[in-house]
Amino acid sequence: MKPPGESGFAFPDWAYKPESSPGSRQIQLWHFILELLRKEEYQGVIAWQGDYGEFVIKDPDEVARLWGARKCKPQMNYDKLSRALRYYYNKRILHKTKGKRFTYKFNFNKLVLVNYPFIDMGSAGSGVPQSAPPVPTGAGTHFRFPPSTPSDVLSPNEDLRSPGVFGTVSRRMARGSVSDCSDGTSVNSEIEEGGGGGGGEERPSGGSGSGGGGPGAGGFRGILHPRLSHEPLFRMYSGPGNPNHPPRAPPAHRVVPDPLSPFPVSPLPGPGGAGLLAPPLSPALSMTPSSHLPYTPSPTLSPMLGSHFSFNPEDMKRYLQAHTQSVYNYHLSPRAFLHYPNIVIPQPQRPDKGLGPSGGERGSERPSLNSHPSGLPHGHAHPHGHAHPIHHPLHLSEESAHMSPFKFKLQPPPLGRKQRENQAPTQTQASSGSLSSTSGLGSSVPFGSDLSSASGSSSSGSLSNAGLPKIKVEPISDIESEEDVQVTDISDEEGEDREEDFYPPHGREQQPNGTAAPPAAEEDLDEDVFKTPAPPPPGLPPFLGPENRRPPALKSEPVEPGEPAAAVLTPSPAAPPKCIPLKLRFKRRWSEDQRMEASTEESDDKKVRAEEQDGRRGVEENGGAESPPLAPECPLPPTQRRVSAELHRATAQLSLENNDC
DNA sequence: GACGGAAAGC
DNA sequence: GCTTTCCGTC
Repeated sequence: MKPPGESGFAFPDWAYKPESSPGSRQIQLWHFILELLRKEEYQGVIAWQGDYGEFVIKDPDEVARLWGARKCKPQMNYDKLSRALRYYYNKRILHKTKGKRFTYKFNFNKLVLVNYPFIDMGSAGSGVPQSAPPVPTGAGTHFRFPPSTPSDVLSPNEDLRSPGVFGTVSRRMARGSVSDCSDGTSVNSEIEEGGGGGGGEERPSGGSGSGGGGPGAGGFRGILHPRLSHEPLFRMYSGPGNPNHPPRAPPAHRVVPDPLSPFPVSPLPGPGGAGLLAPPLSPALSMTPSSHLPYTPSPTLSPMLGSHFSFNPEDMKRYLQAHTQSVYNYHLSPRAFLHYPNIVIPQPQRPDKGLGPSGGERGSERPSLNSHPSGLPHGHAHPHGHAHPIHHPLHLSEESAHMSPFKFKLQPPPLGRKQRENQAPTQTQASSGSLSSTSGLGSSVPFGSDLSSASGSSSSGSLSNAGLPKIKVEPISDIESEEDVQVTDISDEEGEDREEDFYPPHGREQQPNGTAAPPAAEEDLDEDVFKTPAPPPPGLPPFLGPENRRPPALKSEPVEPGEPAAAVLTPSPAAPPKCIPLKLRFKRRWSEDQRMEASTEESDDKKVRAEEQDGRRGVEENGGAESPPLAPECPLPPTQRRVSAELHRATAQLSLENNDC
């Protein structure tokens, strides 16, 4: 038995809420496992060990017995229990730690991190068992499981941010709502007896001060306790008494109060302080995230993935930087950068040496990135219930000049009509910046504030001013969709190597043959890529308006000729003042395209340039409202494809323009 | 021990 | 839908 405060599992009680288990009114095994894991009295039976989320069943028979008791299955044994656990593999709730007997690993990346990005991993890294899941902090955060698994643990109506929920659940737990056997041997009884049930629940927490929490205090294991600081909270975890989980760093080292940070404390890794922040934060990932990754994979929403991360502003910067640097986030294969050497990748300022794999892999420029120091305003709920730090409006006005566009998806310019280069000047209206015009229209801007800065950033401006190849920059898929992916793929994807789950889909888009294919042209043909940008809301820098972040309605569809696009496309302020009959416009465009087609002998390099130019012009023309949906699946001859794309774009554009008439 | 198919129970 | 039970395989 561990000393008080040594164990503990900072999961919200609703995580164990049996009635929330989808398809089952009884507690699910993984819930039960979590229960055991968070009860220090069962440390001898099952305990966190190893990587994050990894636990070892020290006494399989006992665990099976407990489980059997809970489920009133006296015949339960480890073999059966393990079978049940194995079913979690496909659900990605659990992984098996190969080579370690009775050792499994929770996929908290799926369960928690992805959906709960505001976790002070620094705290976790110091005092918490390495294997223990990260502890969400901050009232404004939400902590939930993906739908496919514990998903329904919390109904959509139950706001995790609401303490009341936890309190309610906690009380339920305390009442022993978990279905139980009546023989008194119920594990539930055992657990609750030691847990919140009889009121003795918090006894182990010792210094956590949870005793004053009342019925609801246990909801978040003290997290929600207003008077509970991080320090004691994390001391709940392993202490000196837990040989398995030595603190990663002395508290004095890790605790760095940052007035600008929503988090009371943050770990500030010294230069090269891998020891402090290095712990692979994804429980589902191996502890050596970077060793085999040439690039920092886009961790969807998890800033922790394979990197040193905390919500310390500095760390956040690095995280964002990683995003920025990630070719995957640009939906570009690494080779794309060879094709677009002039791509300016905004980079956050970093002390000196790169952190993590995402660091210096690419030789792109690194304009300074000055993300908001606070970086993570908590309490700011995403319109859809997500509390995304960088979406905080606070940043909008504050960081205008040096912000960097995070989570941009760089797209190659639309296949273009080079002949329009000459026309561009005449048709192009003054635009505050190509980037802003494009990305400002962007739909979802996960890191909105940063994007806003990006629009006005010198890098973007220089880009357009210098006449460098214009890269269409779009925010990558919105958070929601990413979460959806997280949710949906949880049971669908292959289970061989779970770690690949954390590689963004784009990671698989690399050209297998090593060809330096025009990245986005082939890769980003899905509709996601072509989102109809919305004009920046008045008074707001582009990217900033929440409405710009995720306008599903703005997602542009291929527009049929003559089809009004008003519903899809937002009239651009830059739209030609003069209304030309749609028919005529089409005719003109067609002629242009025909001429263009005639000159297909150009080198790819030249083509790209022309298209970029064209793309810029087009963006300016319609306010970046439309991009030609490039033929995705069926490859056409270059010429044909280009023409087709052009037609598409012209169609959309003309439709849009005509709409104004 | 671990895995996973199959069938059945709840 | 999730788990239990059984079982063959590695």
